[in-house]
Amino acid sequence: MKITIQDLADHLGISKGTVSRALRGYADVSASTVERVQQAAKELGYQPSAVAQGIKTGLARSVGLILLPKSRAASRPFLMQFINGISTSIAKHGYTLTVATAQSDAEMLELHRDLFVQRKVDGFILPRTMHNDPRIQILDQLKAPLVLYGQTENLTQYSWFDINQVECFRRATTRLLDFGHRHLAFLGGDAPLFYNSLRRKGVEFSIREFDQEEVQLQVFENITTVADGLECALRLLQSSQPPTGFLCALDLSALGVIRAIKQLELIPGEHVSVIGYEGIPEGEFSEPSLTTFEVDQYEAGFQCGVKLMQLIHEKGAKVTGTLTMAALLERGSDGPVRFNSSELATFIRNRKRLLSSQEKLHRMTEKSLRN
Amino acid sequence: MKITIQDLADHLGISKGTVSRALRGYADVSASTVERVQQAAKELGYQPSAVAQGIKTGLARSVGLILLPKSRAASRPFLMQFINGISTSIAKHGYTLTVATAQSDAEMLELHRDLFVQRKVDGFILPRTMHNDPRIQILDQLKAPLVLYGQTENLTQYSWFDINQVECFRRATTRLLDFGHRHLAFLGGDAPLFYNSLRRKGVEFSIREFDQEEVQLQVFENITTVADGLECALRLLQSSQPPTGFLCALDLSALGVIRAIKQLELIPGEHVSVIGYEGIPEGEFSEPSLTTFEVDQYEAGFQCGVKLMQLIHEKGAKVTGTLTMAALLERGSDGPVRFNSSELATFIRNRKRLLSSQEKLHRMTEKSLRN
DNA sequence: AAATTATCCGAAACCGGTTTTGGTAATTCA
DNA sequence: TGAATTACCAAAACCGGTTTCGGATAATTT
Repeated sequence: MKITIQDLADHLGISKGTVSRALRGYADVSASTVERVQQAAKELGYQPSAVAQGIKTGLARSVGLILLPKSRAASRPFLMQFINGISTSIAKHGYTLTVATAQSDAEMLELHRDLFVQRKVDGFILPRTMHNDPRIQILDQLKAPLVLYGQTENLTQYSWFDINQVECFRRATTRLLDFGHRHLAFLGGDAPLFYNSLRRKGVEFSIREFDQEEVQLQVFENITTVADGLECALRLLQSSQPPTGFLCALDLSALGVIRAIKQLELIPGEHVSVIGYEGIPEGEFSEPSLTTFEVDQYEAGFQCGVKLMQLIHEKGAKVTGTLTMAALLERGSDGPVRFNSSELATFIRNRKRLLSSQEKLHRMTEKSLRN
Repeated sequence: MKITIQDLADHLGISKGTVSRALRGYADVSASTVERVQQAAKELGYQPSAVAQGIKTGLARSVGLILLPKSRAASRPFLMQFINGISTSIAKHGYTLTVATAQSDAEMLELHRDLFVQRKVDGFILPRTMHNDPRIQILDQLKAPLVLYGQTENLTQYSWFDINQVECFRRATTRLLDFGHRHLAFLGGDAPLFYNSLRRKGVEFSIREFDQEEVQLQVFENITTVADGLECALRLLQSSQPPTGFLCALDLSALGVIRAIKQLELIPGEHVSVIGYEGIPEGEFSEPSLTTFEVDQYEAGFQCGVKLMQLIHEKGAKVTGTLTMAALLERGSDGPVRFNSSELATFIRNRKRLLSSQEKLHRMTEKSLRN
């Protein structure tokens, strides 16, 4: 059923070595033979077995990407486009993407080692880089080619691709400061992940730049879900010095902040400003829609794939790092400051009383209109 | 650097054939030798090359999943969890998932053939089944094991997994009918995909069951995006006989319908009801949140993986089909009918006049409250 | 004690390719 | 015309495993 190189050789009456050399473009095969072989290969639908090829060449023609389904909420949004980008770029080299799923951090490390030792993949793409990423240590020992999506320590030793997150958060912060906000909160994400320190750095950088003592910043970490953001913002807003602007490391937590604001019967973007990061689709459907940075995950995956192909194929290839920008989506969740922190605190405290009367009035007008 | 079976054999002073048999659990190796070999393998960190194994066994220990990034909007939401499910279930058999991306339908078919002929994968999972799916035809010729995620013609010949979408849409429709809605619209999705006819069938089934002539149903197809849903609903709602209930084959189009309703200054879930299908995260953040069926894509992927492993490993394994239910998420976008179709039409026509006066009043009360 | 049977393992074939080696025929050069 | 290249291809080795085959030794049976 399945046709091998020997079948093809027999059919042509030549040796399989010659068939192989003809197809691989060796010089010591006559042009006419090359022609005949290619023709016959096409007719019989011969394609060399990647498995058999790999045994001699030592290449599996596949790159690995290992996921943790555990952290579903955190990893879900960006991965699909990222995967598309990777597999599109490596397809040009006849490579495919091997996706495996680990159930724990330990298993994830094992999987990296196993996949490479078993020669199922020729290299790895590592998303969500951590501080002193243990994956890198293991792969270094094995001399496995790798590309980081994100930054980490000792960056000069590895190829990497990343968004300039420092700059993004610098801009976001400056934007809020320009809007007149003076009490800010930064809701950081997963503390062990490297991006977290970068985003925070961007915020702090902007504030230093602003050169004013009057700016107040509160910093939090491990605010990774909608629930986290909701809870954290509720607490902050009901404190005596509530922030009027929230800088969120993740869109998900930003969506939680918006919920908190609405839950306190305030208007996001008017009474309190929120800016997120990543550009997940939910942000478009939130009300108000979320001002955030839109990261092109497809492009990120594509570039990581390109870099990994270079490392694998061009011997002596130098490692390269690339930093790009994400576009700011100016939507509805931020705007000029209306109240300063103290005013906001008072407003929130008094809100409950006002609400009841407003409710009554509102119901009256609604009823009168309905007829 | 990389240790082979020959290295291990030399180290132990036995032949590589014996090492292989020891590790593969053959009976004709003494228990003590097996012990020694396993011990040494662990010490030296020996793992057989999957590539070299594959050449003799004929198995790549990988299953294929081929995507079309082109249809980004359509395929994005569900795939990540699906992928997690697949790779988790096949990991138990030492399998990995090979993901490739095709840029066109033609290329997608080629990719299926190539990946199997090149022995990069041992079988396929086919999501988004179509009518007379061309992928199936190609893979049938190659006798490639496959599992469908979704249904199609000649179902008895293949293993498949699917949600009982007929039942879902029957329930959704019955729910709207019970709410008193009598003018319904079904916004179908991609016409070539098999799911579309199933979901439509569910709607029609429910209406027939309801045994009333008074129910009006309008059917549309290829409403696959938010923009499609928005446009279609705007048109329908401004017609002389607007539907009061929308059944959407896709959450995305349902979100568009909600936008249309709000754009006409109506209240989704009160003046017009909308039910979607799939349970994408955006639906939770819409206002009102979207009533929809939540499909467990992880479980779907997991089951597809299990079925494919059976086909590949158990010789003479019978094909099996599985149908499960999705849970209805009763959220805010549907409810008891307030107006019938004619009343709704009138209401919408008169709305503009009312709006101006309401606006004025509303602004007044707002201002009075602000102090 | 001889014959038979199990047990265990080495040797070799094999899987489907790639790459090296070596030999023959055709060509070029002296 | 004979020698030296060159062009081309068959044969064989190799990659790292798996599997078959057969032989030596030990254990059992007669």
